Amino acid sequence: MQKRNTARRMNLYGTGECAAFALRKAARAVTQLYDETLRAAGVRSTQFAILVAVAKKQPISVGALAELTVIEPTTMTRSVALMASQGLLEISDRGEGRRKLVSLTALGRRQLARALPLWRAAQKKLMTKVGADEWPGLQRRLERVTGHARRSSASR
Amino acid sequence: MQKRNTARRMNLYGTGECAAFALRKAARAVTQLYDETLRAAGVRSTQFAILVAVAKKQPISVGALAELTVIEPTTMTRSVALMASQGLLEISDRGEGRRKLVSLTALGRRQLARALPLWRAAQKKLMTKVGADEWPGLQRRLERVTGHARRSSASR
DNA sequence: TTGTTTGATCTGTATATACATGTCAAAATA
DNA sequence: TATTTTGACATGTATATACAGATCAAACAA
Repeated sequence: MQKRNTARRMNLYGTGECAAFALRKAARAVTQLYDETLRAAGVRSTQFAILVAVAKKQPISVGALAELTVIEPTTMTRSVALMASQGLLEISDRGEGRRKLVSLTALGRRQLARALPLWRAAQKKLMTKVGADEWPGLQRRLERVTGHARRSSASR
Repeated sequence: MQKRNTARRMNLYGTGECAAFALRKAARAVTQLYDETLRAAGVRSTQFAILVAVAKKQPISVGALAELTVIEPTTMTRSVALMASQGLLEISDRGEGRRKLVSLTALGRRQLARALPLWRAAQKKLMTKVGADEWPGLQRRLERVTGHARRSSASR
């Protein structure tokens, strides 16, 4: 009783609608599902996403990659360095100024090629449950939320 | 040219609709926005979510807390231990079997009380952009996606 | 009573995340 | 030319995440 009263004094009303919590929760659950499937290719969702982004835009700078994936540049620096040490990415400092340019290595391409059909399987599996016709609208709304949040952040 | 051809041979078609990527992206952007606001209370989104969950259900076992928040039990073990070391949570082993029961300390309650109005400000800020009437439907869809992903995972 | 199983939590390891701050190359300016 | 500024990336530190496997208490079985 004491504890419920404490909670009441706290006024937790509305906390069940926390957007950050709902999004992180969904991201964790869905990422785990994809990771499970991608496992056979020895890659996880995060690195898969980076491989795809690089494949589409290479050669691309670390900063541009960070912007594109909505990952902090400092995080991207570390992810890219890790993947380079794993032989998946190649980093050259041939960019202008201090820019470094990231591309796939042959191993990175093979890894991505092996992962792609597994990714499709995971995506299909989830789409079957969610409703494939339902997802595009949901994703569009998510992208809008992402954009709003980014524009509202102090750092931009 | 070579590189675009490589990308074509890869068949990256559809990767732009990756649910895991879209969700993690949104989660990162929105979490950063909330964290910025919560900062003044010295707490971040993850710990805030745990404080709220504990406040609502205390005393609650580590496993139940993990289930409730869709955080891996092993992650929850560490988060709870960290927050206990910070004086925010109290952990007793009075639960049955190996269960431990988690509750808020006085400091945890104060921290939560300080954070709540800031959380409301962040939530409101985002809701204003997203459209407050838009969010409940989006959240309901997110929860459905979360549930589908969890039920599709091998671990359950 | 002595295994054995089960369920819950913990530990080892690796990766992911991001803030504060540092470094450094090139451009801008004095 | 020398100094400052700016922009891009790196480093120190802390937290968050999760798989594999370990530990341990209670229930169950032999």
